[in-house]
Amino acid sequence: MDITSIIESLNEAQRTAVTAPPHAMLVLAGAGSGKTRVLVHRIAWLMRVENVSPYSILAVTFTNKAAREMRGRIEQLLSFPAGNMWMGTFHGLANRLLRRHAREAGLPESFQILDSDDQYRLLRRILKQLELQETSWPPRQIQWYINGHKEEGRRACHLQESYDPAERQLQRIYREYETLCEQSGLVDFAELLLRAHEFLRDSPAALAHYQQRFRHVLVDEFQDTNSIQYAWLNLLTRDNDNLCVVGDDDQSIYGWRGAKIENLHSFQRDYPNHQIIRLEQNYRSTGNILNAANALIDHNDGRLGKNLWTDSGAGDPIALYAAFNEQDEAYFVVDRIRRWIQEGGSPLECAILYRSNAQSRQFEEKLIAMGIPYRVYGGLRFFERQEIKDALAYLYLLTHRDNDAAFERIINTPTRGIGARTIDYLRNLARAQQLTLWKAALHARTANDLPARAQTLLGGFIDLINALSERMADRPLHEQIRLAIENSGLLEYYRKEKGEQAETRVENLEELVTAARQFEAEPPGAEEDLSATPLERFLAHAALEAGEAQGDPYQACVQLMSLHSAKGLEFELVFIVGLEEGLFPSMQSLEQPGRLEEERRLCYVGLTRAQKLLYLTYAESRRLYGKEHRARPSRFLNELPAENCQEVRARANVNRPVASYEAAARSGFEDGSAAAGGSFRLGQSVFHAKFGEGVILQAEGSGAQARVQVKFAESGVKWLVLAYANLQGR
DNA sequence: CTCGATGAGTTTTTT
DNA sequence: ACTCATCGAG
Repeated sequence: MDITSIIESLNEAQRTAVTAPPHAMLVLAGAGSGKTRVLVHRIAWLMRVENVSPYSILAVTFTNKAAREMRGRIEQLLSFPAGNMWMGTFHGLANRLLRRHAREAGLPESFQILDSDDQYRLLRRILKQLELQETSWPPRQIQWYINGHKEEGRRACHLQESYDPAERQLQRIYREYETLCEQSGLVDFAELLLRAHEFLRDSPAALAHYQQRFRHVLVDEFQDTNSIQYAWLNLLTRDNDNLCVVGDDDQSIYGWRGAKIENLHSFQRDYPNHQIIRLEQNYRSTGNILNAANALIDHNDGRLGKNLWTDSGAGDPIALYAAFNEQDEAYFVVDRIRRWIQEGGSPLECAILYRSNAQSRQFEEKLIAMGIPYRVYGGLRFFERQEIKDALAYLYLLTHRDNDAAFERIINTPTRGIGARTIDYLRNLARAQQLTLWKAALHARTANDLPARAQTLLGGFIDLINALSERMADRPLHEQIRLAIENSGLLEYYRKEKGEQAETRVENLEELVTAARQFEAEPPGAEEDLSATPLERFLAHAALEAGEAQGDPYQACVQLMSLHSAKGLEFELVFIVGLEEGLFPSMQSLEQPGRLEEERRLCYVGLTRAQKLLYLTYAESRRLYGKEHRARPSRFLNELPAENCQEVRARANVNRPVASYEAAARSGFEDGSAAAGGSFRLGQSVFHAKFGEGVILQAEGSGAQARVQVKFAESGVKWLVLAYANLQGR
């Protein structure tokens, strides 16, 4: 048995973790310390050396991407497919469990998954039904309320009736929502986890079975687990002490969506025999970057403690740039990227990271102007697009007529003359008689309560769905989908729509057929849920994995993304921008100390993304929500050791610089550095080719519009546009 | 149904 | 400032 390939490339700590005898283990893996590597090699070790069957292993991740990567790397290491290993996201695994035991878990065999947009729509519908104003009951907040409770394991019936009328109302909405989901066979994301937990908790036989089966449970990014996820893991492993978790408390950045950093403490309490292994050697960044990151995170309290180190040398210092405003900041960053590419750097190895997505625009504009290709992460993903969701809604309704969410979405899409009146009538009928919308429609067709025209049209819709359903039977999946988008009129509808967007929509619909074909060819995950039809499996897949944001993997693009999205990634050249109080750390986090620590961890995550070069920038003035704001530099900048940083431009110690980087560069001062004399301040002496010696009195504008007022000794006071005046500093 | 006016909200994201 | 959604008029 060749085990050298499994352990030869590992360092001491990694090897300890990989080869430890099976028992509870906590691997504290710092950024860039080979976390995934340890997980992958650990699994390989279990199989090769401990003779563990892949059947006995459960490996859990947070994203599909991470699950895919792990599976790929294991298969590569062992050179055989790890087909029957349960490996996936919490939600994916919960789905699998519930499909197998739908009945016992109290769900219909063909339950369908609601994504958060579906959930949002459903809640709005309930509000309308309860005649509540969206302004006083914002659906987003209700969504948050419901999911929050579910993530803590609380159903509506568990909530104590409150004396607070607002709270009572929320509970009522929650109850109503549960009823509706139950009726329509719908399961939202939080429900998947909650159901899976309740099912195991309440079915001793099933619990025993899975406890027996999963001799080894491994969890990635453990610091991101929420209460119900931990409870589920604990159910499965508490009797066998067989939970191995990998995580980093310093990279916990999802507290705001329910992640419980406390789970790390719960783990230590619940598995008293656990072993802790720290991975502190970093293979990613230079010494300067790591030192700064360590110093920053040291400002947080109650850490489990960890100090990253590297033996790869100090590297360049971290560069700080104080921009005049957001325009200047963007110009500076993009100009540095231009140089990087010019010197042979790859755009793919270069990332701009920001706290809020709205910040991307400035950079995009400048990148476009410079003709540098870029990619922004974080938009709508494939299965979230309107036209795709429309098509999926047809498929949902075709497989399950009681899916009210789907019914409501497509009853009049494409427009077929079934208006609000008819739909309201159906809703009332459904509510009054405890029917689903589909059943209400069947009633209405014969009841003669509707105007004749509406009745006919409604009948037409029912016939359409039924006929389509028949025609689709026994066809291959991609054929079914093609039939659905064509016969429903959806394709035609988007074809006729004008505008560029419509074109992409048609393309996307066609792409959906391709995606289905691909899904048939190589179904992701094991072929375990044979209970479901291919179409049902495809729908679950679509809900659980929203797909990539945008294609274009062929072009080497500069990467723009939020700091959150950057977690887990690395780049040679990284810019963290907008380091201002109120922006990063964000305004909302300033009040709560816990939130502020999370912001600091987010900054830590950002710093540790950089392999070689790291730039930190902030703007002294920024347009935000239509108003000009002056902000102090982020406190995080002050928390970095001076010896690891270097200001790109020495700044005037009294007066603020009035010239932007952009104007300075254009007017011939190559990088705007003080040494080159490019930083103009109020009161500074300057020289102009025609007007001679002068002193700067005032300044206004920025970027290409930046102007200064200069009092010339000979020619008097003049306003000059910096970009053209070619002023020389003195 | 489509268009333009009006008004509210505006950190971060995966499933 | 800008986006997004809803609402009323044509």
